[in-house]
Amino acid sequence: MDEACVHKSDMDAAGVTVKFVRNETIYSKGDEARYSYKVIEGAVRLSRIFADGRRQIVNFYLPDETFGIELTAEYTSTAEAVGDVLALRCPRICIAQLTEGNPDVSQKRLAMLSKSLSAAEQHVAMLGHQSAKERVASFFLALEMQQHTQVEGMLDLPLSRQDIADYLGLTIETTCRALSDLKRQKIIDAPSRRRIVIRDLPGLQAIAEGDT
Amino acid sequence: MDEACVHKSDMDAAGVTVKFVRNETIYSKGDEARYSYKVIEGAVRLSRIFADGRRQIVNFYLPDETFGIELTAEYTSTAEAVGDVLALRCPRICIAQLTEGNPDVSQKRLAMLSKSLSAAEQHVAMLGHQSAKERVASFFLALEMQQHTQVEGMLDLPLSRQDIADYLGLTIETTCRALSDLKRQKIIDAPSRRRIVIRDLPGLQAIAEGDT
DNA sequence: CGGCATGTTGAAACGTTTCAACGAGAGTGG
DNA sequence: CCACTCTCGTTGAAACGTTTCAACATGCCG
Repeated sequence: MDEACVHKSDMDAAGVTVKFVRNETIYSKGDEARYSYKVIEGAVRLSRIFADGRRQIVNFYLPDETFGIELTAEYTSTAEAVGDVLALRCPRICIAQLTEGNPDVSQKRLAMLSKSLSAAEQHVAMLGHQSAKERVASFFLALEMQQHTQVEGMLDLPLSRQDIADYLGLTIETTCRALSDLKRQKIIDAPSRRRIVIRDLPGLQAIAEGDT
Repeated sequence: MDEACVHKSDMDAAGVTVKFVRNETIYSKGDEARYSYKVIEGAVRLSRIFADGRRQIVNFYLPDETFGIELTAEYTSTAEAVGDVLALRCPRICIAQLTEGNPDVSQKRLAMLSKSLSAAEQHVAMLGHQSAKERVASFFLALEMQQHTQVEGMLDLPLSRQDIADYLGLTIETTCRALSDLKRQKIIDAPSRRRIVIRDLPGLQAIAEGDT
C-alpha cells in the first residue's frame, strides 16, 4: 500500500485530489470499499438503483462533507458526481492506520458517520409522512441551513429536477407542481433552472411543518 | 464518573443491565446523550414524533444490537421499549475512555454505526419508491434475515400493527390490507396477532422486488 | 437558428388515506 | 369457567393526492 500516508498526521493530508465530470460514477454499490472521499467542490449524490430502473437518492454531499467512510467491505450505495466534482480521496487503509493511536481521527470519523446517520433518519422521517409540497419545502430549508456561506435565501443548487425528485421519493412532475405551487404563493422564486430564491422563509417553514 | 468502568477491557463489561416495561420511554429526542444501550431481550423502537401527533419509526433494535452510540450531544430520536426490555446500559464516558488506546472498541463502534447507517439508507430506499404491499413484504424479509435463530419462516414479532405501520410510513389500515392480501395469496399466514409465518419465501421476495 | 434535453402543465387512472363500522382476542371479575 | 369489556385488528366506501401519459414550453449548445 501507499507508504506515504502513514507518516501524515491527519486525514486530509493522507489523500490526493481527484476530479470527476458531470454524472460520472465515483463508485458503484457492491464495489470493494477502498477509499473514503471528501468533497472539495461540487456535489455528490449517493443512490440506489432498483430493478425497475428507478433510482432513490439517499443523500447529497456538499463541499467539506465526507462520504464512503462507513465500515463495510463493499460500498452500500452508488456515488456519482452531480456536476463536475473535485474531491479528496483517501485510502481507508490509511485512515485505519491513523485511527490507531490517534483518538482525534477516530472521533472525527465517528462524528462524520453520526452526521450521516442523523441525516438519514431525518430523511426517513420526511419520506414517511410528508406530502409532496412539505417535502419540497423541507428540502429547500435543509439546503438553506447548509449553504450558510451564500447570500441570504439564495440557493445555487447544481441538481436537476430529476435529482430532487429522486431524493424526495416523488416523480419529476409532482416535484415540479409543488415548486410551481410555492412560486404561486410567492414563497420561493426560480429565476433560472438551477437557482432558487427563498422569498418567505417563515412561510416555507410553516409549509414544511404541515401548516398548509 | 464511575471508577469501575475504566478498568474493564470491553464495552459489555462496562455497563449495567436495566429493565424497561412495555412502551416505556428509554430516552427522548433532545435529552442529553449520556448512555449507549445494547438490547439483551425484547425490542426497542427509535422514533420521531411530529407536530401533528404522527410518529415515524426510524429503526428497530433487536437482541444483540446497540443503539444510542452516535456521537451527538443530544439524542436525535426517541427510544421506547416495544415490549418488556432488558438492556445493557453503558455510559458514553466509559466508551470514550475505552476507545482511547483501544482500536478494537473504536472499530466495533464504527461497525455498529455503519450498520445503522446502512439500515437507514435501506429504509429510505423503501419509503422512497415501494408500494404498500412491497413495503410489508420487504419488512418481513428483513425480519426473516435477522431472526436466524428461529424456526424457518416463523416470525415472532413483538410489534403491534401500529408499530409496523409507523415504520413503513403507512396507515394501520393500509398495512392491514396489504397483510390480508398476502394471506389471500397464501404467501404468509398470521395465526395470531404477533406471529407471522412465511409460507412462500420466493413469492415474498418477488413481491418485495416489484414483480407484482 | 435549429435540435434536443430539460422542465412545465393538463386530465385520467391509480393507490393510499380517511372515516366509519364491525370482529376478534386478551385480561378481569363474577 | 364464562361473560364482560376494552383494546387491537380488520374490512368497506368515498375522498384525496400522487402518478401516469401526453402534449407543450423553455433554454442551452452546437
